[in-house]
Amino acid sequence: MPIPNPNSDLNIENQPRNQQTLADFKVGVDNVIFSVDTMENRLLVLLRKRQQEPFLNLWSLPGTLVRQGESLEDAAYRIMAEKIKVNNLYLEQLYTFGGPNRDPREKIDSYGVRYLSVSYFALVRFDEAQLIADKIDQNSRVSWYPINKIPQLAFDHNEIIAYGHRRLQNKLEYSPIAFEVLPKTFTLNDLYQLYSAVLGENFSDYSNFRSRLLKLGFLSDTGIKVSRGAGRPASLYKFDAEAFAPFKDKPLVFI
Amino acid sequence: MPIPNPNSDLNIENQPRNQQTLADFKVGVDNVIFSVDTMENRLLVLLRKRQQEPFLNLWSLPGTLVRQGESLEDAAYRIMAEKIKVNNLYLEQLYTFGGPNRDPREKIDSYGVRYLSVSYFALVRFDEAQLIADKIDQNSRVSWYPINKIPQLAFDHNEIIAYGHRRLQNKLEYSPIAFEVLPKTFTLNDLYQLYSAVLGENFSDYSNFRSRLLKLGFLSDTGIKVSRGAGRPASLYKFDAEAFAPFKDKPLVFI
DNA sequence: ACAAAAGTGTTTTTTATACACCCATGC
DNA sequence: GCATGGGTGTATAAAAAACACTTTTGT
Repeated sequence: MPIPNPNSDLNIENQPRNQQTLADFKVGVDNVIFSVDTMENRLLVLLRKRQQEPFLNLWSLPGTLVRQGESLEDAAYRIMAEKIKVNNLYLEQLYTFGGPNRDPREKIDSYGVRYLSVSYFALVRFDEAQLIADKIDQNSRVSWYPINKIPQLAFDHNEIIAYGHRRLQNKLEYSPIAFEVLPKTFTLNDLYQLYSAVLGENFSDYSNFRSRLLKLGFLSDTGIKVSRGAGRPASLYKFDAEAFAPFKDKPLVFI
Repeated sequence: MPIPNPNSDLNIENQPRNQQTLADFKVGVDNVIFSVDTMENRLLVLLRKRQQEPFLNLWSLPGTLVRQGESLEDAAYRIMAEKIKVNNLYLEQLYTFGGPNRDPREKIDSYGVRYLSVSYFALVRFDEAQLIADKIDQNSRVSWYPINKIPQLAFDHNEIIAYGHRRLQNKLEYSPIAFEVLPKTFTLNDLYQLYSAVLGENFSDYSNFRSRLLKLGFLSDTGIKVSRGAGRPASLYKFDAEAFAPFKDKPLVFI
């Protein structure tokens, strides 16, 4: 039964004559979880195969419904914890999709409950993430898909991913989210790979990318060298949060 | 972090292993409605004085609860229609605020209903908007406030405005929303006033602003001159949507 | 005539882009 | 020694910022 509505007085102030029934909602959270496979140089999205109706056996974004006492962000983190275990991640709210009839359950449910989806996007380190995903993934209900090979998904999840991808690209350009997802120390080439996987091949020349970033002064050379196969060993750098502070809130500081 | 939860019999969904009670939501929409008073050169926000508890008599964002069969965007437009009548406006979803206990009604209500607020930001033309707002505004329940003189508001509405302001500034820099809110024809100074009211005094020199915009080629001179007091009469320009088309989706095209 | 607002042009500085070249290592 | 990836520098083009100057109006 629809819960009797104690707050109908809310809209009477400007609409005395027109007393409409408020909608009752269940709120879902769906995560667009991105990762970059630096070996293959690909941007990946984590998908889950649905085990229930509607859209049984279709791939979808990992999601959940919000529980009592749980904030939206809590729910988003819970999804993360259930699918993959990572030490570092970046998480941010994306958009709220909430038209009536976007969820087929609205039709078959008896009480006219609406389903609203608040989407979040996350960026995680691939090396860490993959291991744990594989463990859960024994019957292949969870899997990484390259961004350009996403199949037809349940609900409006293809749209949500497209939207998340654009947001990720923008974020990467003007905030230091890459460093939340790279190891503590990394080579400038690691960083460059990450950027070009997300932004596309032709976003910048490596040497220009290099000098621009170093000139900003918040990457410090640890002096430690690391050799990966042939070629000259690379310096390991680390992100200096203090040196970055002055750039905070200044849009488009780098790249 | 999920709060342990006594009445877990209310469940609807299929959550096989971990049977937690889902939260029931009412969904509100709150609008941050911006306008620019070009005479005074000020950025304004439309506020409403609350006529009911909680926060009786405090100022707040105009908002409403979502009705059955109504999309979030519909609700946002309904708020607009109820408060001010405008011909042109720009409207876009901002952010969804949904922690438990952000709304005091959650504590006093019997059924544990949660309140979630999806905020939208709007930009409207001041000349049109003011007239209609004044009509509704007979007992001053609705009023424009300069962005730097916003009082203490109900709920978390001060935060929402701050967030909306940043978004408006960004939007203005890389998309042509100004033209949705200016008259069909306008002087370059009108445009400049709008930009400097939103972005702050020192965003750009007028003459540089001018040449940058004209060079982009989507503003066409109608040839009509308009004189406003002393000084040389200004040309009326109009926005040429076709000429703008190639810039679509290219981020940060101007300013 | 002169103040006020519109509009043009020029100079300087900064940033982006392209690309040539040297360096240190594995094989 | 030479291929491979790391790292530096330079030359050119483009964009941003500062500001001087001209034009056309009202008073």
